[in-house]
Amino acid sequence: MKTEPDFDLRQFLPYLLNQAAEQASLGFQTLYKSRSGMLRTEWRVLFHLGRYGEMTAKEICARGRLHKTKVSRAVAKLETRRFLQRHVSPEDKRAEHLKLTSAGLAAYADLSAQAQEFDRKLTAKLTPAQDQALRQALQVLAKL
Amino acid sequence: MKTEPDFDLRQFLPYLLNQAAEQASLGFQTLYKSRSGMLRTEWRVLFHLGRYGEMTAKEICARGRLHKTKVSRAVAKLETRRFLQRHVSPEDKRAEHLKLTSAGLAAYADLSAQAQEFDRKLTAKLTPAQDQALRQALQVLAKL
DNA sequence: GGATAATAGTTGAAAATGTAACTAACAAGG
DNA sequence: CCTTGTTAGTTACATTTTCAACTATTATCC
Repeated sequence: MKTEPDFDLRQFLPYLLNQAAEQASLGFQTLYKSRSGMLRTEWRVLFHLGRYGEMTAKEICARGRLHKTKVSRAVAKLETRRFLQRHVSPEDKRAEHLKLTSAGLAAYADLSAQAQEFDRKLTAKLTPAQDQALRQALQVLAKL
Repeated sequence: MKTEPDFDLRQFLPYLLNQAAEQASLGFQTLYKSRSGMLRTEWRVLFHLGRYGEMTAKEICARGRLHKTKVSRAVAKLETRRFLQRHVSPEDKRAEHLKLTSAGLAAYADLSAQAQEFDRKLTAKLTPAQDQALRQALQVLAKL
């Protein structure tokens, strides 16, 4: 007596997405964790600053869809490790402009190279058509 | 002076996967959380038992790629809510067969119907071809 | 100008997760 | 049988995450 006999968890999109995302993140996590001792949110912040330049915590939250407490703590850790510096904004003294130090830039250069390599390896598991369709579809789904 | 000027975080596959997965999970989470007060791991366990029938915690771990401590705690919660019952296996007294109660089956019926509806809504954002390619690609990536 | 509301970011406590050590039961080899 | 090793599941502890309250500053609007 099944109400929905044809429901398959393994075809449920949120489930599939999670499995794939977890698998992918895990693989990369071991890489950057061992290389830099950073946590996920930390390298995300690092990546944003490295790639898009100086910005405030709020901007990082918006771009990366991260909660402000997560970002706040990640920034604090990156600061104690001398990967970034804070400058109170002259226009708005509540906000702080965040900027990578040279050590931060070096870490970013290293990790982004690793990331690219990792991405290539992942992509290699897919056909070019699959890869393209995947990225398009993911972008649609991420934007809701 | 960028070492890797063409690295785009938003094209980084693990990042994309995470964004899409989080977005999708969040949407569904609000649904089942408000409807049943369950946590993610709890309804996953519920789904496995509802869909595939009686099994042990170990089997749920293997099928869902969940850590045994997570499953152990989820099972405990589902038990206190009278959604499932445990029966020590006669063949191996360490193992417990887990079985949904009628309340558990009812919750499963409700949530799986919700899940199907949610999946349809998500899928509607994609073209049929995109949807198919996405699912194929995700299955490849999840299996690594 | 001065009250009120909104915003950037921090912090503390509660909930969740991961890690590792643990108990109890089984398995295998002598 | 009895030591050694393995396995199912739980529990304790450390780390992370989330939620709510808080500070300091800016914006609104009467």
